[in-house]
Amino acid sequence: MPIVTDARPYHHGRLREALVDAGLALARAEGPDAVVLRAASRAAAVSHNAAYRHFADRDELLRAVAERCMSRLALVMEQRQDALEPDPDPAARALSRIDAVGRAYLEFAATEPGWFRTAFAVPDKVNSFGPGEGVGARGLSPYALLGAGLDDLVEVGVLPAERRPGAEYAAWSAVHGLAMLFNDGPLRDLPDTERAVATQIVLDVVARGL
Amino acid sequence: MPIVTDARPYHHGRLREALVDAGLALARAEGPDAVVLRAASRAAAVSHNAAYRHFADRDELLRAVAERCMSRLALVMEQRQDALEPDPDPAARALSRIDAVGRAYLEFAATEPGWFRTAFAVPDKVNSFGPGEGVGARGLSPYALLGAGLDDLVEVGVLPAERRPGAEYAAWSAVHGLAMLFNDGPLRDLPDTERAVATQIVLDVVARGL
DNA sequence: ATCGGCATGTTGACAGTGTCTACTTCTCAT
DNA sequence: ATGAGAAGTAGACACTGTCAACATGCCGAT
Repeated sequence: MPIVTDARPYHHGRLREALVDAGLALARAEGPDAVVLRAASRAAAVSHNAAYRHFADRDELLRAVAERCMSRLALVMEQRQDALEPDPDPAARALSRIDAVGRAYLEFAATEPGWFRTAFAVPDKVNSFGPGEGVGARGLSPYALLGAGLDDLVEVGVLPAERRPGAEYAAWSAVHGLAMLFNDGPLRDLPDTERAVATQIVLDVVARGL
Repeated sequence: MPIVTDARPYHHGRLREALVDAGLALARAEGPDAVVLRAASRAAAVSHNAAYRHFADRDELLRAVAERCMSRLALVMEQRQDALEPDPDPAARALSRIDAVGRAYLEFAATEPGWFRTAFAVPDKVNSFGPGEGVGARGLSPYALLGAGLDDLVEVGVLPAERRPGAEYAAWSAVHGLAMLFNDGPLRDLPDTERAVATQIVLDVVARGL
């Protein structure tokens, strides 16, 4: 019988959550490649193999972390939409809501590059996130939030209904591509002022082209 | 004095090129993470440390491989432009040249996903590619080829001159984003027919919005 | 209440990686 | 011809993911 037992019990209790939290911290600082089983296990004060009781392999942990990153993105989108001052004009309101979606996406990519890259670094085996995964407070994924914004545009008469199908491909691609080019791509060291210009141009072109 | 010497001399002769070639093969099959020093050294039939005589570290090899991948992309763009049947109408010609740029980009991403991902996986330390790097047969980078196409559009009167500055941000972002969403993102398992639809929509929106 | 099954966590091992230091071989300019 | 330096080798270390064998202790059936 041990005299002074270690404070930590043999069984962790909520190791799975602890590992995902640790992975989230690693991803935030260094991106998806830094989500390392042994480092996460160390952070959770647990032996390096304990993770295998909760995840089949490293990819499964990474996927869980990526799903949380996607949720964070959805949350930022929702917050930016909620922060809009109410506009009496429905058309203007719908437009500013769509604008907020795009700007929140780019803001998230800029302020949390590690999380942003991780959100889209889902391992090959897994298609994407299932329903109810990677969602924000309203239960909507970033993709669904964009779709809802586009629906509003139609309802308000800004976007012709015949252009609605597939509109998210254009909007999403443009904003996602810009974020990638800024973060990891050839536009990596564009100065902030030029970034703002590029952002405005991209959003304008999409708005005009939809 | 050895009686029957090994056919391979002690000094490789063009080890640097051999390593980049090996890295290119690895990148093609598995993407940038598969560009591994020891595997490339094995492919070049050389000890695992020989690479350090030609590259400071793994990132420097990866950068050399990425630069070649970017050149391949430029070459595909040039080929698709050259393959266009001549159109008497200058405006139509300029438009089809820009269209070819975008479609070649997406074709490259679809047919050579490993190379495409590697082209944009330049390690953090390095800004991007210097002048004369990542270029095609005409000495133009993908970015420059896009810019030339946009210049043509202005010259021919299709694109208003005041909209020319920054136009590559919009065109590039949209096409790059779509390629990323198809290859690694949530649109990974979109069926081919739907991919074609999405591609057409994205190109249309950009063309209309520019 | 207790006892055993089973989920949970640990230990140790292996192969693979990047990178360091020390060493060997060979080329080429003097 | 020779010796300095470029090019390649050998061995080591720390780190990773993953496997197999083992230890622990919770919880329900008895």
